[in-house]
Amino acid sequence: MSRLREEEHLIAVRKGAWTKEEDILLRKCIEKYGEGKWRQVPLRAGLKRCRKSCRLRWLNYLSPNIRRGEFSEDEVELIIRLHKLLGNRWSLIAGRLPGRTANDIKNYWNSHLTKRLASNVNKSNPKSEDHVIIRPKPRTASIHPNWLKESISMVENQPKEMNRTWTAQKQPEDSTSWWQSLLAEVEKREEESATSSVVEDFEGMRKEANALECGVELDGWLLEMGILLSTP
DNA sequence: AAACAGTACAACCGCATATAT
DNA sequence: CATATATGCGGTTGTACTGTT
Repeated sequence: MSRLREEEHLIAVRKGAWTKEEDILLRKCIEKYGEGKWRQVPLRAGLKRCRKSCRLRWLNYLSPNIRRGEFSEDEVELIIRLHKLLGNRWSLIAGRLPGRTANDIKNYWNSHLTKRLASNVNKSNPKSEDHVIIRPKPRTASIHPNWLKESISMVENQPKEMNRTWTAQKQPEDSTSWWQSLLAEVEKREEESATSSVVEDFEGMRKEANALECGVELDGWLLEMGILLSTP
């Protein structure tokens, strides 16, 4: 048993639904000390909860940034589209929906959209549900993740001319416009061909990448890469 | 009214990754 | 560089609530 687990075991942490009193304590603690340092939060707040529980409660329920209530049609539309692109990367999807948490979106997806989409698929073309999901590798956007270092070194080892081409074509101006253009591109293609899937949209990008012979797995981490490269 | 089934969502758990020592 | 610790994520579970029989 790790030290952390030992500590949590000794304290006899509470589990289950949060009470109003606990919420107040947690809120006061975050207001006083700010977010982060979750390990210290139970102690500071005087809560018999584990750090994870505190963090989750704050991020998914107490944080003032959270918007509650029904998902609008626009939001649902966006979730569906982003899920086509990203798969179950709920935190990334949530990042594009201000005020919505990854947990909310995940729950909404699992309880509403899976059924809805399944029925749509059955009604239309059953094959349309087969799509390749682009999975960015890192779960958190570190400035120097190992997977990126490796990939970058691979790129750097290519002839300079090639690098210049790649960066010129692939590096976005900023994350927002990059996402917007990505969605716009998908939208455009959908309009052009109602039967084409998102897979086809990205096949083009993949071919472009292959044509550049960068030797990197662009299809796997292109999405996150765009965000990382634009991070100051 | 009681029993049961289905649904929605809050919360937990295990794991991967980042960061500190 | 190796190890320990902290953080964040996605999958899954538990349970309160609602509708149906």
